[in-house]
Amino acid sequence: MNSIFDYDHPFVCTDAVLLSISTTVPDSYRKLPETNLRILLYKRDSDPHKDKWCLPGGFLSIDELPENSIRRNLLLKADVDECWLEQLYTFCDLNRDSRARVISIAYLGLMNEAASKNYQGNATWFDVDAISEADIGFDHYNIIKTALVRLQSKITYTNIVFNLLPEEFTLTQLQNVYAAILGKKEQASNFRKRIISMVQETDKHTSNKGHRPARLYVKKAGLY
Amino acid sequence: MNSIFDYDHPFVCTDAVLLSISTTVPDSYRKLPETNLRILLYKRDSDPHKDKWCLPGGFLSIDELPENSIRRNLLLKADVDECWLEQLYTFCDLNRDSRARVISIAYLGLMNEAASKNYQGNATWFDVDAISEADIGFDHYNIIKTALVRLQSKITYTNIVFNLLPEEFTLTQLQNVYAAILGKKEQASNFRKRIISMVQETDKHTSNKGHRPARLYVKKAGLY
DNA sequence: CCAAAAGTGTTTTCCATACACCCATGC
DNA sequence: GCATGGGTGTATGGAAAACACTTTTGG
Repeated sequence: MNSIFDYDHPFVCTDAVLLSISTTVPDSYRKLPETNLRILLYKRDSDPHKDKWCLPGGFLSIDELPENSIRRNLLLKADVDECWLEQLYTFCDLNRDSRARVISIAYLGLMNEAASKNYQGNATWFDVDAISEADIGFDHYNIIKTALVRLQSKITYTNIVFNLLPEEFTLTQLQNVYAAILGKKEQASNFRKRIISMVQETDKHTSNKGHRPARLYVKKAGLY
Repeated sequence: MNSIFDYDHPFVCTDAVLLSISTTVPDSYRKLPETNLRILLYKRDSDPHKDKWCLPGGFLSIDELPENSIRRNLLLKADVDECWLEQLYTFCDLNRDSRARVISIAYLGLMNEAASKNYQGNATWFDVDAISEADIGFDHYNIIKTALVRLQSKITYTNIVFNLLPEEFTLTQLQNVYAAILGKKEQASNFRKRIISMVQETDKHTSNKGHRPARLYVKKAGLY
């Protein structure tokens, strides 16, 4: 007897939109580094979409959880061994992949810049403002846009920003991360009042910065 | 040469958490009907989980979009031919289905009570407050809970409530739908002030209700 | 001194909530 | 009359936004 299990069925892959913060060396000893949002992309070395930049990911094994698949691929392809992950959306268009019907369970990932190794392979970090649709393979440009919109909305009602920051950070650093994601900067005094309940102050301060030292904070324990 | 396409890979199915409003006949000519949230469930007629209530859905064909798969199954199993659908989450636990590795792309669906036919098959509407985990097959109870939480948060910042209402409705009807979903009722005067920008008044009113007629409104055009 | 960032305080505007009240209908 | 829902207005408290200002550092 024929069962549904005898028929051809779609392949399943996972893809990660892994984001972190990049800080560029300032042109004056007084200035703080510029804060930008960047994404990890992987250059394909075979067809289809050879030499295009794509999201790290791969096919989902029959006995593997998608999150584990993502972590396995991030470690393999970009030497990333720790990040925060959350399911983003499942992309299912019929012609996503010319080889076969492949649906992709996409994840949004966030990590701290410092944890990002200088991996000498096909994986590179790009400023999200710098990438253009033409250079991106498959429907991954669309996935990236979906992830950025999701991130913009999620940082307004959750704690996930802290996944982009080191353990200890200044309020200006924190505000710059918000600004990099949302594309606009609120007044510092208002930002502080709003955010202060989400952080815990320490006794430490920055130094040697050419301006007044800033107090370091850590994230306050609580729900996401 | 062996390719990834030669290996066994997970099966993919779709499941719909289709919700609508039920109104029960009041015990007094003065009262309005009670407003409850209900869900469409389907009684399985074969193993596994024979005789358990499950979400309508089915396996995703190789050339089919998940949303079309949902609509096809809703029509087939419950004679539902129109509803609003949005992807909810993709459930991937390893032992969701004893027959094989099956991942499920779950959708949240909303429809107007009036469009719900009285289908005489294995599909029935249940009040969401009345269902218990023991009667639900697979991991569908978990999917339902996820859907209800999502709905609660989405009605606070989108327009999706209107998918649960007829074209024309009173503000009290609208408020009762919010109350049924959120589990608590705000003061009517405050609700009106908050909601008024989302609706467009008509010249029509209710009548024969044992109390003052209520103005009918329609949803205002705009973004979801 | 001064550029840059760190940090504080005050005012204004807006919105959610609470409260108090009147109106219209069918029986 | 009266039970029920329809509908309006005002007061209050707190958060967000706008604005103005002082402090601290390294060169």
